[in-house]
Amino acid sequence: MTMLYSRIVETYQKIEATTKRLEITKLLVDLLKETPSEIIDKVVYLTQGKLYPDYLGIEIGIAEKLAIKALAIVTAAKESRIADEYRRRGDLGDAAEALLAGKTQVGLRNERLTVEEVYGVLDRIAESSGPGSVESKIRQLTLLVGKASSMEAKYVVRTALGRLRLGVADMTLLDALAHALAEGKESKPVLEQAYNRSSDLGFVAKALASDGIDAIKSFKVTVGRPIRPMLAERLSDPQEILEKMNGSAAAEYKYDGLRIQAHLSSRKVTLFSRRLENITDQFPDLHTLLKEGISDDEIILEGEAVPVDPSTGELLPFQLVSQRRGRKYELEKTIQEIPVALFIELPRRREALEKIIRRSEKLDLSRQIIVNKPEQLDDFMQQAVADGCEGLMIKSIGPDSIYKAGARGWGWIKYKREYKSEMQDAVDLVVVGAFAGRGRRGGTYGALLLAAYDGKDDVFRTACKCGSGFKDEDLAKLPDILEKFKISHRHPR
DNA sequence: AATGGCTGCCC
DNA sequence: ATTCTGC
DNA sequence: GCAGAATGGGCAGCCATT
Repeated sequence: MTMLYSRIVETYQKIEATTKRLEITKLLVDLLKETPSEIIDKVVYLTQGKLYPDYLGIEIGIAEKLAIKALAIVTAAKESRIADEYRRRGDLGDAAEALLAGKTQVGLRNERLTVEEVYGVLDRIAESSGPGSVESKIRQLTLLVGKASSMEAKYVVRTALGRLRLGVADMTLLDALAHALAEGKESKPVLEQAYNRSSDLGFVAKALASDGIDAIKSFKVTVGRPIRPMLAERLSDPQEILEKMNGSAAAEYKYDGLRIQAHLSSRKVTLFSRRLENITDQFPDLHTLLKEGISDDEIILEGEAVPVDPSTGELLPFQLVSQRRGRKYELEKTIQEIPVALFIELPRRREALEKIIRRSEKLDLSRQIIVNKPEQLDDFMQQAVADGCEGLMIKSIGPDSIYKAGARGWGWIKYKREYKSEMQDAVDLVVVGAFAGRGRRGGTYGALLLAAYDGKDDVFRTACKCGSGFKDEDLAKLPDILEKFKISHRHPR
């Protein structure tokens, strides 16, 4: 059983032509129904713009610069030509389609691309490493695009970049799987739970396609396999927060660190990041801390790893702990230099946690109080900020306060200092440049380059970019407003 | 051996 | 991370 | 309100170049 890549492309094209969610889902349902079960995982991954679940950490390793090089080779054009087209359209896939316009044939051999072939080539690109691998990645992408029609090329390029931009992500795929291969809407929660427990949508799809919904129902949480993390909503008004929480809630320090999901079994400890990368090697100190400080050998915990000054216990800036994330070299040295503390908490599990934890300076429960008045939230917030935290996490303590993966509902709410205007500073900056937008920002600006005036030397010093907070309407006006100030040279100041 | 471009992940 | 938009 | 897609700074590693 095989499937032509053009079949997927057909669906992508139709999805791109609409913004209606129901229609998008229906189109995916039709595709998934026609997909042979042996390759349904591949179709799901490709539609997510990846090849494997996040936690395996296998990346294609192609982004815009390398894709531009490949497209330059395929189209026999200069890289600058491709880059111009990209700037103009805001999407490299669109640029590829335009530059290959009218190309329907697949080279000399009259063979059409299959899903397996596209996946296989991207997989080999992902595998490439070591000296010469950049060239090899480019060459392989070049050959793949060379075999594709212009329309196929558009989506091959977008998939390689990991940005399909179809308005389809995991929740829509789950919806579509429920309708295509199970009993429709009523199956969605079961599928979603399986996804939350496995963190692998391709795996869920495959199990569903080959073994049916009953196999999905038996998915269990497994120590050692990461679960999807619970996310929080944001609110800036303490009153509103308490209303959402039905009057009272647990308020906790929101520590400024790295989120850690720790899996403890009798055999080993495994640590995962928020996107479920395995970061066990980077935190052997936490490994030891957990082994010695937790008297339960089969448990999944979650917490925040925060850099600390061991002599004072003071919490230090996030950037420090991020020096440990992903580090492979000079690890021991960095661990010495940047010790971290782990603050753990789970909803409605505080009492249970207190029983199994040996609290210390380096391993503790998140600082928490129960609140039922807005003023208590503000007082506690002041304390949290004074203690080096970002603000508060407010967690429901009602009977419904379970761990819910994803940003589902209002179980957790974050309340940060920067949401409060009186706790912010303002700065005056001037626009000194702009960057081409991507995707829906194609043809307009993606971000502005801002600078501050330095009176001492009479120069403008660039401070940051600003690419958010624009309404579509604002964004549309910006080029008109700014274009007349555009200069082709670098301003002397 | 040092540096810089690029990519991906953390917030 | 924050912010905006269409459903 | 949900889901998705724009966007930020800053970190490390990998590879190519010098």
